[in-house]
Formats: sequence, C-alpha cells, structure tokens
Amino acid sequence: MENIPLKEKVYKTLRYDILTGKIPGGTRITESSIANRLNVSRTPVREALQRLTQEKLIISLPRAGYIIEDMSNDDIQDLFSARFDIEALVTCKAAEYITQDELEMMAKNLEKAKACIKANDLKKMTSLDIEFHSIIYKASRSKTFFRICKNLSDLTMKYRHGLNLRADIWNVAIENHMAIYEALLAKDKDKAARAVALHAEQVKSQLLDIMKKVRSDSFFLEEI
Amino acid sequence: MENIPLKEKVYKTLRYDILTGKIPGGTRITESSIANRLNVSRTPVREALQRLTQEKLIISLPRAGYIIEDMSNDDIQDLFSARFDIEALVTCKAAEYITQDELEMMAKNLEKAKACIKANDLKKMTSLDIEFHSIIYKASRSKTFFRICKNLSDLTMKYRHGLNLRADIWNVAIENHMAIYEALLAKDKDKAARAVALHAEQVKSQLLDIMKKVRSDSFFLEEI
DNA sequence: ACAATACGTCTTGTATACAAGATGATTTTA
DNA sequence: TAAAATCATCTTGTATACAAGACGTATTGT
Repeated sequence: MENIPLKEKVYKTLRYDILTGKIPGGTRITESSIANRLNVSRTPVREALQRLTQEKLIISLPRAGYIIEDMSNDDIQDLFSARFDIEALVTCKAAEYITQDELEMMAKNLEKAKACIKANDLKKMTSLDIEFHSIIYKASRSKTFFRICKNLSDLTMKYRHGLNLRADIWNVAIENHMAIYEALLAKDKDKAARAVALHAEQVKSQLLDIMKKVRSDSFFLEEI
Repeated sequence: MENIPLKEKVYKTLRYDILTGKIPGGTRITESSIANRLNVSRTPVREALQRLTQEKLIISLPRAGYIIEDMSNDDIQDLFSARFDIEALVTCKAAEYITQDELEMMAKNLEKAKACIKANDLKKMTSLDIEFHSIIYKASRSKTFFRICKNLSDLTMKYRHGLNLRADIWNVAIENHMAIYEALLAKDKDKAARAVALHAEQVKSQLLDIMKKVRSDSFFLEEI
C-alpha cells in the first residue's frame, strides 16, 4: 500500500475523477490546489498533470494553470469513430487468434452483465464493458494495438457519462457484445467487423442524442 | 529562443538523439547524467524523461534509472504491422477528403524526393518521407488518427536506421509513394489500400533483412 | 477622463536539499 | 568455502525555496 509512489496515486486519483466526471470538463485546476487537496507537495502533482496532459485528458496553459479537457462535439464524434474503426480491425485480428479460454471469459462477462442489468446494478456495467473490450484487444496479440485501444477506450469513457446509468443503453450494448462474441466464436472476421460496426453505429447515435440534450439544456440555461 | 522552457529543450534534444540512434537502444541513462550533460537541473530532465517514457521511447526502472527502449524483433514487426494497418485505413479516409492543394503538395514532395535521390542527398529523405505521410494523415480530417499516426511514425523511425541512407531502399519507397499518390489522385479507396499494403510489405521485408544482418553481426562480435 | 505604466498576485518553471529504495560488494559467520 | 548479513553508494522520490512570466488592478501622468 505504502510502496506506491505518490505521483502514481495522484495520477490515478485525478484520472479517475476526470474520467468519471467528478471533475467536470472545463474546470480550471492548479498544481497547488491539487497538492493541497491531496496533502502532497507540488512535485508529484506536476508529474501526474503532465502525464494527464499527454493523454489528452487535461490541457496545460503555460504559466497559467490547467483546464480539464472538454472536447467539442465534432471532436468527440471523431474520437468515437476512430476508436471503432480501429476496434473493427482489432476484432478481425482477434478472430484469428482468440483462444477457448478467452472465449469463455467473454461468455462469463456477458452472463455477469446480464445479471447486473436484471438486478439493476448499473454501476458495475462500465467496468464489465471495459473488461469485455480488453479481452478482444488482448486476443489481437498486438501490443501496439492493445496500447492504442486502451487509450482510446479511456478517452471515450470520459464522454459517455450521461449514458452509463441508463438500462436501455446497456441492453443495446449487451446485444451488440453478444453479436461480437458470436462472430469471434465462429472465427468469422467479416461478421466480427459488421458486429463492431453495428455497435459503433448504436453508440454514436446514442451519443448524438445526449449531445442534443445537453445542448438544449445549456440553451435553456442561457435563457434564464 | 530563450522563451522555450528548458524541459521542452531537453525533451526535444533527447528525443532527437534517441530517434536518430545517437543514443542507441539499450543504453542506460540517469537523470543526473543528462542534467550534467545539458547543464540543467534534474527537474526539467525528469519531466522530459517521463514524457519519453510515456511515448515508449525509454523505459523507467523505478529507483534505478532508465534505459533506451530496444524492442525485440517481434515487437518491432508488431509495431510496423499496426502502423501500416492503421495507415491503410487513414489513407482510405484521405481518399475521400483530400483537396487539390494537398495533392499538389504530395506531387511536389515526390519531385523533391526524386531529385534528392538523383543528387544522392539521402539525408533529406527521412524528413521528406515524414512529410509525405503527414499530408495523408492530415487529409483524413481526423485529429485522433493524426495523433495516433504521428506517434506510430515516430516509433517506427527509431527502428529503421540501417535503412535511412540506402538509395535502393528509397527508390522502392518512392515507387510505393507514387502508387499511393495516384490512388489518392483517382480518389480510389481500394487502390489506395492496396498501395499502402504493398508499401507495408516492402518495408517489412527490408526490415527482416536488416534484422537478420544485425543478428549475424552480433553473432560475429560474440565470436571475437 | 483616458491612457500608459507600475505593481501585486497568481501561476508555473527551475534548482536544490534531503529521504528512501535498490543494488552490489564486502565482511562476517557458520 | 559458502551463505547471509551489513554497509556503501547510486538512483529516483519528494518537499521546498526561489525565479520569472502573465494577468489584472490600481495609480499616475497628461
């Protein structure tokens, strides 16, 4: 517990807070504010912030602090498109190399997810979703793709907050995951690519929905 | 000139030295050694090293220094495969959005490259190569893909040293680039994908050649 | 009243001192 | 002699002090 470097703890704390939206996009933060909040010196905070800057989770304003990255709708769509384009590729590769063990892990993951939805335990769904996709990344047997997919998966996570606690969204996602699983079980690359593309379409349209909603919300606010 | 932060200078210096092989893979470095060499304190060096660590150019050994990343042959092949898989995708996108201006830039780039080969001025070829591919990345109109491709391009650069001053290699590359250019000019996605795949094949086989060569070289050294 | 300048404050940038883990050689002990 | 423990040293990890740039505000001069 105490053997983990502080910079690592700060990094993980901050990263979690940003990814979950606990610190909302657009918020301005300073090294000292974080250092005080976490009771450490500025040094480990600086290193964590620099890392987050490189991961595109925050933006550094030279000599003027940092702000939490808040992408434009266009950039968010670009991010999701790129993620799923690459995932389609990776899933095809996975179809080639995936083992029985990994397929079983996917099956178990899907069972757990279904159970969670039935029990309305939606908080666990995000990590199950991440796990599902990670199995595929790993099955592609490419370190490079694994690294890229992980990064894109993290970034997209940050822009799906409105979605993460809605049962209807997860029902669709699980259906998509089932289709991907079945394609991989059949080692059918084309089917896998189509299943991922379908998943992408659904996620993107859900995204457009919440974007419209957020926009009308803020429009409403401006009128007050 | 003096307005650039030291950490930036250190980062760029180190990155250049690593990418060009001036500091060979496997070399062990410490914060102090770099700080002394560049006459700065450890602080900006730390930040540069951390950035390079995240870019996978160096590896951090906790409380024991750093070593310059030196990938295994398998990992290098994985890196190149992933790069070209993604470039094929990006080039298809570029075929959709590329402008006349950008096509002209590519044409000029190819002319310059041919002239350099004729004049045996091979040192300029690397930057022309980077420029050629960058035009395509930009023409894909995706910030995400641009970022990913730039990173992969940097990493691959590090493992092509043996290739960068050989005229025969560049002749093949230019031919490949011509084919890609023509596909983009014709806005033909399939042709573009095939051209990139061909480029990938050629680069990978050249790579295998120097890998074998390096291996027999080191075998030779062991026998001394 | 308005513009320019000076100043105060907030922020990061950089240097440095000290803490603490890791490693390897040396010494001690069986 | 061999194994274990100790210690010296090298390295990063962390805190802190001070430098310097940026920005806004007040003040001063016209």
